[in-house]
Amino acid sequence: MATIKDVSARAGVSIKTVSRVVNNSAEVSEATRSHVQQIIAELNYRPSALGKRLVSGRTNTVGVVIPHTAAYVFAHLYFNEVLRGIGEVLHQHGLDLLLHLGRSDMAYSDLYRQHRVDGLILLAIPTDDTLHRDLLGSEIPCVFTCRVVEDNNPTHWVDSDAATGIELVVDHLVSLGHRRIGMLAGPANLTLAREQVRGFRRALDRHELTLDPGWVETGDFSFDAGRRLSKTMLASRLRPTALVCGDDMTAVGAVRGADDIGLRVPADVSVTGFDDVILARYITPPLTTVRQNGYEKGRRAAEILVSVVLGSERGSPRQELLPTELVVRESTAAAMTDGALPIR
Amino acid sequence: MATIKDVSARAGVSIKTVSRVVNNSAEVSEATRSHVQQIIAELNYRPSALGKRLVSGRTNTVGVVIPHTAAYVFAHLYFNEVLRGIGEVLHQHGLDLLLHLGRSDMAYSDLYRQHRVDGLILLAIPTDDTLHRDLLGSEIPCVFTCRVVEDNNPTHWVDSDAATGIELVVDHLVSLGHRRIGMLAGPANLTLAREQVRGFRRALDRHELTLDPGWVETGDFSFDAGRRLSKTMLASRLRPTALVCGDDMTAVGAVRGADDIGLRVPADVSVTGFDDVILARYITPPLTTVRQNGYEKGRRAAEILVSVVLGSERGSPRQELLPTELVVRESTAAAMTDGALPIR
DNA sequence: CTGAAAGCGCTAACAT
DNA sequence: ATGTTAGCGCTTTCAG
Repeated sequence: MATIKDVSARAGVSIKTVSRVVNNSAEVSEATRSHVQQIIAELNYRPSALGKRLVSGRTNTVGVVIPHTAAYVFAHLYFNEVLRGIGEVLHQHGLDLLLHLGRSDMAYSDLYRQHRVDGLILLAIPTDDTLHRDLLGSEIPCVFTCRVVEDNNPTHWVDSDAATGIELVVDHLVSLGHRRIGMLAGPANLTLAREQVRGFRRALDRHELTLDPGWVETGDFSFDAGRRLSKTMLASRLRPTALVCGDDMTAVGAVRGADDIGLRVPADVSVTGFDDVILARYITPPLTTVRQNGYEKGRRAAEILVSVVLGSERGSPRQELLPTELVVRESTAAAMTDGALPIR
Repeated sequence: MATIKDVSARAGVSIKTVSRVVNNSAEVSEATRSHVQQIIAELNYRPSALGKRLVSGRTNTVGVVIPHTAAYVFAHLYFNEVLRGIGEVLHQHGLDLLLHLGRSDMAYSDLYRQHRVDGLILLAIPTDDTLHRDLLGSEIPCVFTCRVVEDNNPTHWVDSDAATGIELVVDHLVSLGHRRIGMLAGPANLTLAREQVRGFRRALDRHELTLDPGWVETGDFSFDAGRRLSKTMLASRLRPTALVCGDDMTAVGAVRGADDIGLRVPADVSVTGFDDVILARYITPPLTTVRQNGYEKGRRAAEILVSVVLGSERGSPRQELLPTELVVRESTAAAMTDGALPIR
């Protein structure tokens, strides 16, 4: 493939002049410019990004890290949305998107140190992940789309207000007359899941409801976990009349689990999800859930990173909590009166 | 950040020696090696990919092109699967994955000519897309996960055998007694959709069934299209007793459309999908559909590209047609006898 | 307006 | 076993 040298030789001008033409520098005569442009067209020359990157020290590439098994990423349609938001913003700014899926033993910071990216956006980092640690104190531009530790990370982050979202759901259930509410939570090593439980407890406190110790169970954000946990939780004599789930897949599983033991949703038990993935709208019954705007989350994260990378902005970390929204569909209904419940 | 020079200066050895240590070259004394390694650790040095790439002329990066609107990619969970397969294989070979989403005015070949990638994997290219054209004749390593033209592309491709998949569905419906079968097809500028229609007509011919001209309608692979088209198609007096849809979202929409006009699935009309996305299993009724293995498609495409890029293999294009599989769930049932149908 | 030379970080070829 | 030199493709001084 043609290089800048080939063009300069053929055009009978210096390398620098070709460079000037390519970069639309003003200081070239019109005659030279059009001549060089013609040679460029003839040779089908394209400036190599490699040389440019070496000189500038910038890769024009942003790394997106999703350190989870393929199955996990696949099951969580929410990543789709976030990626879409990120992709749009990076594209606007002419930046490439390097996708780093799955786990390996390489610290994420190495992507930067090896000059493969100018900065990082990190998705769904578990609290016990070790590969992100040296990012926290460093000067490496990075934005988390989650909080990795409960007490404030010293980094930029954009996160959904999951705690408040769960509070909205509990308020909704209480307004329907539910007093005994259980939770099928997500893995304890995700702050998302911890935040959800925090919101759950806070809302119960606010309504002065007691929480049976067996009514918060931990799963792994999957259909199977939802199905299994709902069956055990609903099997007890004085069972919850509503199940709050940490994500939509868990909720779909919980609906099935209820069905397995002969309980109908929402007539016998209400079930709620979290995320509002596309699935939530189309299953039976359509899911009452909390919508977190993954697309917007991706956009904001990318915008922050771009401003850091391109503007080399310093200053205190930008930290944004995005609102969540209750979406009421048909998986929730008024609680049965206590009289209708099985007698203890 | 530390460069190879800093290390060599501090260690009191030549640049080349550091290079040898970094690359585990054998011809270094054990003493020097461990000394240099210690300096590397002290300086937290990482070899820059930029220098390496410039020298080797290889970027160690593969571009994945999905030239569709965000909404489209988002609605088609199938892309998720393909990406996962691609990601796994590239990761195995130490290659980076550059995601090129959405459309722009840049020919995809420029990603290669600008030395941003060593090769390309292209997903869901419409037949009227112009940006991929110069790839077809060129020496640029690329693998399509679709056939861009019906008569054979002169490129590597991996595709699902959609025509046969649709034939399986029709066979299934015919075995249930259906004689009047309609199709809600996808956009005509996707070979996938064309292949599906081809399989559909072939199967009808095989069973000596006639096709009413109004019984093949074209949509855009969406819930809304499925809902709208099914309503019009099912409104006619002598309506089809089964609808074959080009993708699962269309099928979900078709179920809703049937419901809109008071027809139950599968009692009054059978509906089938295509893809077997995660949604298909969980909606009501669970969808009879054709499973195409997106994950495997991604893996195969990446494996072919890797063998071309790393082995610079020549020879005739590798072209693989992956089998599709009928998945029978609950959206199909025996056809009503003609007597039960509305009288013309 | 145009060009020559230096150098970005690294490796390959050729010494020593 | 180790070092020297040249050069990958480009931009950036600094001169003409």
